[in-house]
Amino acid sequence: MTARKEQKEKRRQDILKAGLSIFIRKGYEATKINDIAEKTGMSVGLLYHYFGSIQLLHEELINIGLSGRTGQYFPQYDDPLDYFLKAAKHIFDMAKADHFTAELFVLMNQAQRNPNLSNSIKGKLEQNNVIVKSIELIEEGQCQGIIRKGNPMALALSFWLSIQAYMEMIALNPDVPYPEPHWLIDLLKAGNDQN
Amino acid sequence: MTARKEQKEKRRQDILKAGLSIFIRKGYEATKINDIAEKTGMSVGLLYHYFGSIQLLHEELINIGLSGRTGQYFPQYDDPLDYFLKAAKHIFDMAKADHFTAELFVLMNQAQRNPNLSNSIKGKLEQNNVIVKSIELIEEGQCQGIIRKGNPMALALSFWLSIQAYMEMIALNPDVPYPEPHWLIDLLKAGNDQN
DNA sequence: ATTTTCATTGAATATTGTTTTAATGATTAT
DNA sequence: ATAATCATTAAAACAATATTCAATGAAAAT
Repeated sequence: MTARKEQKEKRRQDILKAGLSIFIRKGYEATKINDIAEKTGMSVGLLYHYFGSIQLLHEELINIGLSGRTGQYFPQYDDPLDYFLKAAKHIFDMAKADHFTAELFVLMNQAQRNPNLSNSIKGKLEQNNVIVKSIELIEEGQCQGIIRKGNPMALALSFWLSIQAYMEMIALNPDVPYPEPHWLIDLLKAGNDQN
Repeated sequence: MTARKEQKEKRRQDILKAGLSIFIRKGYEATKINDIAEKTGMSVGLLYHYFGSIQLLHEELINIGLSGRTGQYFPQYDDPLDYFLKAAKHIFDMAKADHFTAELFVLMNQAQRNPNLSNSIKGKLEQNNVIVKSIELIEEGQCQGIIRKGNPMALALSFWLSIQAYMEMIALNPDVPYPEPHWLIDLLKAGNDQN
């Protein structure tokens, strides 16, 4: 009863995987339907049978990302600095364990910079924006004296852009060595300052 | 005698500026000739009069980048750590002073990740790759005990990807606050380690 | 066993993008 | 003042991509 349904589900997954891989490499706007057809070995028509359009395939991936663990690095933490350490660890660990999720993480970041997505998607991405959310945590850490002085937005960007850039490198190039999460924390930590 | 030549040179510059701005926002492959025509207010035909094709316009920009100051952050330095500090300062200072060059910096980094460029361009970009060049400097700093222990490649990537990602943010979004260069140096510095 | 469903394809069509071209008129050179 | 040059445009030709469609056959339902 399910030989067909299984096949169908497998193809869906194959298309999603191939699409994700190409989207993060070429960028959404530069991805051709034919790239995906070649990568999956399917005909172009079949792709349209499964997903109505490239845009819908892309949105489906973003929705998977939004619903999955990618967006949720909100562990228990002792103090603001500990939050950033645990978040970094969590993200790199998940990249090691699951390459698909690593790629999804990159897709989400790229999507955030893409101005012409559907409004509903843009709104949802906005809500999940870790950088904005981190700013007050940075300020809190500065009050406690455990996070260095400086513009909180600039500190949040320094930390998260580092993570995102390194994750992009890893997603595109899985054999690259990983950084130690605590290196990145030293970006934020108070006590090394010369001024 | 020069009314026309001046106009011509100005248009060339306008096209280069507009092209650069769009390339770094959309990515080279996703940039349409029409995007550039709209941004400059010129007809599409005129663009072809100045540059033979989109590819040639792109290559021209990369060549400007290769010949300009963008690639040359090789100041005098006291020790490896000092090199990275001066390089970071240099890059952010030049971004503050000259937005075009900041955008060019981003274009060069994006180009390095683009697999289908002409071979001559790829070769030149390869030679200018700071990350590869930094690795031995990192190792030297590790011997001296001023750079933290750890995989030198991973350290070089942590530093340079942070710079590049932040520069991309600045180029796309000029009103964002700048980081302090010494924050990024703490990624590399020995002496904060807990292990 | 027959009918229905539906995954799959390749080709047709529609859309979008690139490049070339011929015509125009304003500047420059004579 | 006349001729030559050449920046400029709009439209034509060409090329690549996206999307739809009708036909096929193999699995599923009856």
